[in-house]
Amino acid sequence: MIECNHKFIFRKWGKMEEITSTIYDVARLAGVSMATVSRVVNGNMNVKENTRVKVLAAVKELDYRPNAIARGLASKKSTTIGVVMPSFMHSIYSRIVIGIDDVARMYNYTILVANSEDDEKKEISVINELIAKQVDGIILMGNRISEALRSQISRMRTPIVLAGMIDHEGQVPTVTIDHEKATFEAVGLLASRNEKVAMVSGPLTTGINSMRFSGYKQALKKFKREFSEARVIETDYSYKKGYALVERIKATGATAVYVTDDEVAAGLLNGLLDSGVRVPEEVEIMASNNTIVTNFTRPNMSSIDQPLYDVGAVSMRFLTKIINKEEVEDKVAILPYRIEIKKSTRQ
Amino acid sequence: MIECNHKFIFRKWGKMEEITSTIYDVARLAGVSMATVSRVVNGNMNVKENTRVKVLAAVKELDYRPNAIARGLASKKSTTIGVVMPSFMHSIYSRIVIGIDDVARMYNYTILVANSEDDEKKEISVINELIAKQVDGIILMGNRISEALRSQISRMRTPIVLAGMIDHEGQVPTVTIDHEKATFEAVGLLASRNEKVAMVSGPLTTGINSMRFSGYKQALKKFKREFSEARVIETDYSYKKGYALVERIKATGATAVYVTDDEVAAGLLNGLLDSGVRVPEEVEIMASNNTIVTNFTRPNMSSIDQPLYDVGAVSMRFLTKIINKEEVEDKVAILPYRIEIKKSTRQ
DNA sequence: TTGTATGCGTTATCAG
DNA sequence: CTGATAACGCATACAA
Repeated sequence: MIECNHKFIFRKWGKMEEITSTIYDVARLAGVSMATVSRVVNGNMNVKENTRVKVLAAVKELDYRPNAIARGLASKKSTTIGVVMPSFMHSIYSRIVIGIDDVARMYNYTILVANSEDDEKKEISVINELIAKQVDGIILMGNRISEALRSQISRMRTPIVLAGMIDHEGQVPTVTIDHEKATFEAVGLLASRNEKVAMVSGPLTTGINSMRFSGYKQALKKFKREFSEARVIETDYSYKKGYALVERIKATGATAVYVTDDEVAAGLLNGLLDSGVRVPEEVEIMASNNTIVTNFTRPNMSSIDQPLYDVGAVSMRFLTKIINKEEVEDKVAILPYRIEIKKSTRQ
Repeated sequence: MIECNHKFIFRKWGKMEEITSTIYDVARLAGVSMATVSRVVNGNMNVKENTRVKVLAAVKELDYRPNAIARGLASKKSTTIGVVMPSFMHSIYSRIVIGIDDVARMYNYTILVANSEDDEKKEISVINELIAKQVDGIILMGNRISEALRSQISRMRTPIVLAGMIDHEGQVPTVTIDHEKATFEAVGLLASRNEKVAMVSGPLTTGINSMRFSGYKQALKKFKREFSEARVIETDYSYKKGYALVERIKATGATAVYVTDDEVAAGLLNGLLDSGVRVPEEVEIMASNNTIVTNFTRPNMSSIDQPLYDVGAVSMRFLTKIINKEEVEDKVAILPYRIEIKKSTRQ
């Protein structure tokens, strides 16, 4: 490339092309060294006001923007953090991401969002991609943490925080709510006035759902309600799956249902209504995330309310502390929850 | 750093620390030059099978992963593309992102998602951040393209594609549907059997909504229905805003409403129901995006159906072509739409 | 307060 | 087919 003291040059095919200017261009125009430019750009105090002004003028003149890639290579920091979501379409995760993003911006990080598609293999591969991109940290969302993943995490030098997820081993920094207790309370409400309470959930054996399952069983026990496998239904998370569950629920004789996902709950509720079952008079429904979906249905749905935004925000703050090697009291942050009673439950 | 031929070294404080290995480490272990390692890693064909095997073994042994940052600096490509969303919480955009992401992966790109919060200033600033991160291209979602943005775009060397958005000037590559025609058709359905058809929309003066407004007026004209400003209501996009609109709609005497946002439509529908208005018997409602929200309400909502996934996928494909300087026939891709009739309209 | 020189981990361009 | 060696754009230790 031909030397020039401005960012426009003529290439041989005669077309004027804009060349992005580098720190050298700025230095030359300002009549200082690149080191000085670097200092000014990075807010280093040890620069005479006079030269700072000169440099800033040159920066503006050339419309100079530091190349984050080069900066990353030199500083060994990318100022980006990776976020792994199981799905782009579930508002529960979207809400967490907003919390993450807000705090990330405060600390001058950019977030790199990856979709694990709720698949363990994919999850590991996207994490590896994020690491290849040299993210300074990772926030992971989902339901469960597989063995393969845990062993990978333990070997990683990149710090990781789990948001809204449970690590049964307590090895990995985590921000979440006490799902077991929340479910215990929510199901308790139902069990207090219903003989038979069903539970509709994703895979029961892992992560959050196993905590919920435990809370569910404890609540039944407290109110001396019979536990029956038949009233525990595993399903995928989708409105349609919930809608299709009506007959199975009816068959169990349950007069109340706790559902771990709002969209599934919405599907179930609409399915019940469409088949002539009155909610909450004949069947009560309790959802788990109090997303906006719970307001779309008629009647709108009572739900556990998780502070999703805060889960994201706290996770990100947590991560910054780990990255900066600050002291952290506790590996696990448990946030408060509440139960919001609306119209799909009786009082 | 001390020279060593394995990735573990003892630091002075005596703690074993894992050092990420570089292309040099691999080269040394495999007994070749780094250039050869680079060739192997990048699938260059000009390598003897024998040495390829040696290198691959070393790569595995050291768990070597190329540093994408360094690669980016050297190659002047980041293999990441920036995606700007007006909101993380609107499923319409999430759906587009999935389309983008899928195609991006096919072409080995990672996406860097940024939230413009539907704010013009923020939008420009996040675009600048993306450029600083050296994204190879940008996909922009939203409703309107401001003058400031267009002038910025025209100066950018980073290619940009608009997804689901209108550029009235036709300067910027765009993938979308014919919102004017779609609205014309959808409103036509309502106007054919209703004297007074209202329209609920976001800001009318810009972008997509102005196209829709035009379609709305044309449909009224076609069926010789009176146009009245009073029946055109501008509002923010949210369920609550929609819900709060009931009295205003009633006041207009409209017996059918076209709504440009599904959540607003859901709010309006529920608001009408709660106030004793029967849908669709007394008021018909037509939504615009056929997101899953339209299925949550009872009755579920008729809607224009946009191929959102495809909008994202085509946008990304489009972008790859521009990045690779392939020939593109047309700057604007108009995808097909359809009207899905459900239960919030009569017949 | 400022400048010089080196390195960050790759890719790419040459020779050989 | 393979190996030096020079960029890439910046941060930073060290010198001045």
